[in-house]
Amino acid sequence: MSDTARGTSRRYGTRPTMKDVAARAGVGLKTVSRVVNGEPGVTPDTERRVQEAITALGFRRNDSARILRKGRTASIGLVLEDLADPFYGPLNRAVEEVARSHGALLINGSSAEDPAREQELVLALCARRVDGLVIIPAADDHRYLAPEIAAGIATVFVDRPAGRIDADVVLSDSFGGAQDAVAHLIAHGHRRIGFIGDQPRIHTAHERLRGYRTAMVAAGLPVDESWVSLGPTAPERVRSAATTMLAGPQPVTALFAGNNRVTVTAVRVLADHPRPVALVGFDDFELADLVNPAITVVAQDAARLGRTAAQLLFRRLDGADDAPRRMEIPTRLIPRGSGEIPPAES
Amino acid sequence: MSDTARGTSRRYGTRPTMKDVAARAGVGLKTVSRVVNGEPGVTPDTERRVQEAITALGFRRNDSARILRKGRTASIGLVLEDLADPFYGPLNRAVEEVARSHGALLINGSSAEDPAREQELVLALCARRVDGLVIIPAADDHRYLAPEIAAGIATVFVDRPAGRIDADVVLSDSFGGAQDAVAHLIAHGHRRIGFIGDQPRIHTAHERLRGYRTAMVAAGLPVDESWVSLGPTAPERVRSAATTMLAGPQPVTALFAGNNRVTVTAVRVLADHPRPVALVGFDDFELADLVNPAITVVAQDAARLGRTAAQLLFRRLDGADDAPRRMEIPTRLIPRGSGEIPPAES
DNA sequence: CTGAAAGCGCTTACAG
DNA sequence: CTGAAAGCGCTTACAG
Repeated sequence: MSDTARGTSRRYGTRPTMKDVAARAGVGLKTVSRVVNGEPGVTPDTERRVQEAITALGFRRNDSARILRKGRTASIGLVLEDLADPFYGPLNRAVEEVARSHGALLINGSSAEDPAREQELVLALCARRVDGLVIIPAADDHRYLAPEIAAGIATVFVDRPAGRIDADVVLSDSFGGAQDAVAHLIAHGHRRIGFIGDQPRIHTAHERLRGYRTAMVAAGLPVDESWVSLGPTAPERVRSAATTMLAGPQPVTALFAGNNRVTVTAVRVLADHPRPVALVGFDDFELADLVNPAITVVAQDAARLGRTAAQLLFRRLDGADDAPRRMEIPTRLIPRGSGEIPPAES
Repeated sequence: MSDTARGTSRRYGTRPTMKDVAARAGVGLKTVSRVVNGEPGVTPDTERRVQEAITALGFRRNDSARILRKGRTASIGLVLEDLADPFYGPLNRAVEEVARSHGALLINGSSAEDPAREQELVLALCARRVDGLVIIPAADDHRYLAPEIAAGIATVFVDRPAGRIDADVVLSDSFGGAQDAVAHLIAHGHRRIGFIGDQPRIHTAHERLRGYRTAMVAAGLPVDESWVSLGPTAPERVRSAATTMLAGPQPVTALFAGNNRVTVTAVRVLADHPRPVALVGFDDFELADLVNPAITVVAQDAARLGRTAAQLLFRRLDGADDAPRRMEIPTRLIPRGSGEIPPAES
C-alpha cells in the first residue's frame, strides 16, 4: 500500500531505488541486486516477482552508486584540441570504438589549445575518477598529472608528447613525414621552399620544422629565415605569411604547409596567385583530390593513432606495468599534382 | 604516525579520502569538506592545517561520491551518428561549449545509425544518471525513453525528430532548403533533375525528398521515378545511382545531392562525366569553393543547431517545463558555380 | 536460496 | 567555529 503510494506520489525527478523494488516485491535488498545483476541463486518465482516490481516502478540501476562501491567507473576521458577539427574526427571515433569494445563510456572535452583549460578539464575528469585518459596535450608541462597517474589513472598522450613527465605516448612520424614532403619538392626541382607551420611550442610544428631543415641541409640547400613562419593557424596569419614568402625578387617556388588548417588557407592563397606554386600539405583531407590542382599531402593515419592510444590505455588498465612506451605511426606521401609542379621561371 | 604510514604504504590505485585528510589534520570530516568546498566558517589556522594535509596526501575530492549525494551529476550525454562525420564536428563543439559554460561534462557516443545501439547507449547514459541528453536519433521509436524523461532526465532531439514520443526537437529546415535547391536548378533551365538522398526512414532524407517534389510540382514539372534514389550513402551506392540517372536517352541534366556524403561522391562522378551536369548539395563543407566548378550548396548551421539544442536542454534543467518545442533553423543557399551550370543540349 | 549489516566517499541536517 | 550521525544507492562479506 505505502509502496504504491510512494510509487505514484513520487515527484518528478525522484527515481525508485533497489530498496523500493525490494519493498514492493517483498524481498531483501540483496535479492534485488542479484536479479538486476543476473547473479545466480534466485528461484524463478522470486526472480519473477522482482522483475515485476522493477517493471512496475520503472527501476533502472543507478550506475553512479554502483561505481562508487566497485571502484572502477568504466569511463575514460579524451581531451583534444577542438572537437570540430576534422583531423580529430577519425581519432575520436577510433578511441570511442575501443572504449565501447571494453564496455567503457567516453567523456570528451576540448582544450582549445589552452594549457590552463587542459589542466582544468583533465583534473575534472580525474575528480570524476575516470579509469583512464587519452590526451592530445595543449600544455607542455604535465607534472600536475603525476599524483593522478600514481593514484592509478592510466594516461596515454597522443599526437604530441607529454611534457616533463614520463608517460605513454603515441605519435605520428612528423619528422620523417616532413622530410619526405620537402625531399619530394626538392626532387621536383625546387630550391626555395617555404614552410608555414603551427606555433613553435607545439611539438608537431617543431618536428616538422626540423624535418624541413634536415631535408634542405641533406640536399645542400640554404634556408633563408624569411622562408620559415611558425604561428597560429588562423587564416589571416597564414595568408599574410604566404603572401610575404611569395613576394619580392626571390620568392619561394614551393610551399610546405604544416597542417590541414594551414593547407586550406594556402590553397586559397595560391588559387589567386599569378604564378603556379607547388604545395605539399601535412594531413590529408576530404576532396584533396578534387581541387585543381589536386593536393599532394603527407597523410597521417588519425584513426590508427587513436586506436593505438586507446588500446595501449586498456592494456594498462588490464595491469600492464612495463615502462612507458613511445610509439610512432608512419606517415604516407600521396602525390596528387600540387606537389609535382615544377618551379616557375623567375 | 599511522597517518603517515597509511600515506606512504598506500598501494597503487588507492587514493586518500576526506577521512584521511581529517585524521592527518586532526580535524573532523565536515571541516575538511568545508575547506575543500570553500564554505565559510573555518578559522584561517584550521584551514591551513587542512590544506597542508590535502597537499601532503595528494587528496582530490571524489566527485562520483559527491554526485551520489547531491543528486545532479553535472554531465550530459550527446548521442550522434558518427563522431568522425565532419558535419557533426561543429555541432559537437557547440554542445560542449554550452555544457562547459554550465559546468557540465560531456559524454559522447555514436549510434552508427543503428537503433539498437542508440538505445543501448542512451540507457547506459541514463543509468549513469546524466542530467540531460542531446540525441541525434537513429531510431524512429523512442518510447523506451519515456520513463527516463518522466524521471527527470531532460532530453532534446536534434537534426531529426523523436519517434512516437513528445519531446523537444531542434531541426534544420530540410524541406525549405531542398525546395530552394531545386527551385534554383529550375531557374537555371533544368527540367530533368535527379535526387540522391539518404535512407528513406531518416527524417531529413524524407523531408528533402518532399522539398524536391514540391519544387518540381510548383514549376509544373513531372518527376520520373528513375530520377529519385534513396538509400545508404556509401560511395558505391551513390555512384551507381548517379551513373544510372546520367545514362540513357533522357538523362538528368542536374543533380540534387541529399547530404554531404552524397555530394562528395557526386562530385567525383561528375568530374569523370563527359557532359557538364549541374549540382547542388545539401550541407556545406570545407573547400567547396575550391573544387572546379565550385560547389553550390544549401548550408546548414550545424553549430547553431547544437547550440540551440544544448541551450534548450539547460533551460529545461533550470526548471522550464512548458510544452515540448519544435524549433527550426533556417538553411542558406550558397551559389558557387556548380548549381548555375545550364542544361547540356541533348 | 535469502537477507541484514557494513561500507564506498562524500553531503545534509543538526547539535554543540 | 566545529563535528558526530545519518544517508545518497548501490555492493561486499557474511551469516543463516
